[in-house]
Amino acid sequence: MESVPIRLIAAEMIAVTALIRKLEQFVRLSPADRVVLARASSDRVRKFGPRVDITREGDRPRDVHLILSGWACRYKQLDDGRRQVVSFFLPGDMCDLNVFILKEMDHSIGTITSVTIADLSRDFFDEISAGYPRIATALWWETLVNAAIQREWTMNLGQRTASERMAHLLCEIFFRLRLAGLTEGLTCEFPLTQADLADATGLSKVHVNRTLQELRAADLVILRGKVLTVPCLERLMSSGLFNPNYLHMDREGSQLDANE
Amino acid sequence: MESVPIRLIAAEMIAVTALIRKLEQFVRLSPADRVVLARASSDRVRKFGPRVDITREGDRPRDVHLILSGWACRYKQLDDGRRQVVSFFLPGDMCDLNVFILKEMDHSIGTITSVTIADLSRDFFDEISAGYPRIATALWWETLVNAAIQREWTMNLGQRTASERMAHLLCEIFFRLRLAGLTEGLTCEFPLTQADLADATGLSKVHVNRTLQELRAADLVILRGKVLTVPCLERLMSSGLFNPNYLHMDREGSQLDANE
DNA sequence: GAGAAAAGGTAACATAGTTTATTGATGGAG
DNA sequence: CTCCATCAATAAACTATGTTACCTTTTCTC
Repeated sequence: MESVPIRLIAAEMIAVTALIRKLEQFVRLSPADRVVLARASSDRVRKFGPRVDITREGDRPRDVHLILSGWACRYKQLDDGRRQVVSFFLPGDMCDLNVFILKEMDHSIGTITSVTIADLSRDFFDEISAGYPRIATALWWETLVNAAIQREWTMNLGQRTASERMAHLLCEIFFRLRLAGLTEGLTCEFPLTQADLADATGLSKVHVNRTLQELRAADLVILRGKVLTVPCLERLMSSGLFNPNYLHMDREGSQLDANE
Repeated sequence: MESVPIRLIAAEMIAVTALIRKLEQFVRLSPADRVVLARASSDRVRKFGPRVDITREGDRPRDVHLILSGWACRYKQLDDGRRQVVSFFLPGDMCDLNVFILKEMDHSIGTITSVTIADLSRDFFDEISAGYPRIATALWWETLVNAAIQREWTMNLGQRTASERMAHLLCEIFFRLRLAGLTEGLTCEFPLTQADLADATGLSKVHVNRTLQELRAADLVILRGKVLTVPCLERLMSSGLFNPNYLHMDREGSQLDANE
């Protein structure tokens, strides 16, 4: 087992862990695979404050961003100010693979909390597809899961009522955080404001507030400060008509395991 | 310029054309590229009647489906019957690349009209990534555009009013059909029922009807039988707050052109 | 630790969109 | 050609959610 490069400081170690942990949900990575991921994630690192844009609609996409720590979101905005958060980025998440083949971003990426990202270059992906098939597969899996999440959001906005929708979103975030190793029992950090939730669910701030009161009253969530507790995940899931199948958290057959 | 394999009958020729035409929006394909695509599309062809499922949620995904002719859609359904169409498949469209690495479908695919599809195998994609870099790039482009479309739908459902939403959807379909060479001037075939539109926009059938009346009254669309005419695309676009940037219909720099 | 700013909470009222029901048009199957 | 099913159109009553406005609590900053 090789050691990871020394320039990885403690916080980023944990961060890479989120990615690796998530990918290993799907394929078993070899020590060499992990080293390549750790190296790529420690190479070009940038830090951002909270509530700041990382990229704006119209920019030319240059690199793939990997979130090492903090929360961010993709959003789109209409001229009159209406804003929709179309996805959240949690630690270990990556924006679209290969975005750099497009000319222009069709959305913006903004931070919620302070965020550390690693920029992954075209070369990195060439290297991966040439010599690290397990990572390549895992990245495809990530891409497919992201597409599935986006479809589920379409479903969420189109068919679920306000409280179902909110419960569903909370479930999804909780599951994703857990996958990345960022929950403790029934609790996780939760830095989203009610305004963020409004932009993500397509509801007004007032109605988000009402809806959260409802969920609280039904003992489905405890949400105070920046901490979320889910007293009974099962109940929250059923109230949000949440079926985790779209997260595809099931490891493939053994043919994908590292065998060294 | 080689000739395409003889087993391609006329209708499928046109169908492959939709794919090639679309991909060439982004990269210039060589004659050899076109032959490979034509071969793959004529290999394992299946036909379906209208209003029939091609795959169901829970099935194991086996191949990538390419729509040769007809319209289909992806949809998800809740236990109580609420149904959301999360995307439409038009001729030349493909379902997710590499789906076969997942264990289970998280959504269903159903036909709207009669549909002809080609099943593309794992081997085909291996062949492409090994020897046809321009096709590989074009397929990545398709993947990214599909993701962008799904995000735009999220925006559509979350922020746009009923009539904006409807106008936006009609614009999108018109643009996509035009890209595939399936429009004639301001007109195209349009086999969707109002119930389909309801499932896609997250509105009730009644409200879809009202909304279409509104658009008709404002002379934004002429929709009769199974034919859509857009008297003035500009006006429909602005009424739907439609910005085609997310379709990324701009060809990359010349480094991606075929140079033979 | 005071003051300002951001976030959370609540109420009254307005409305976009739903539900249910009925009727009329269209089109495919025999 | 006609029957039956699907699709479109419209109306009336209802409701989930939005808007505006204001107040309280928490958090950040100096």
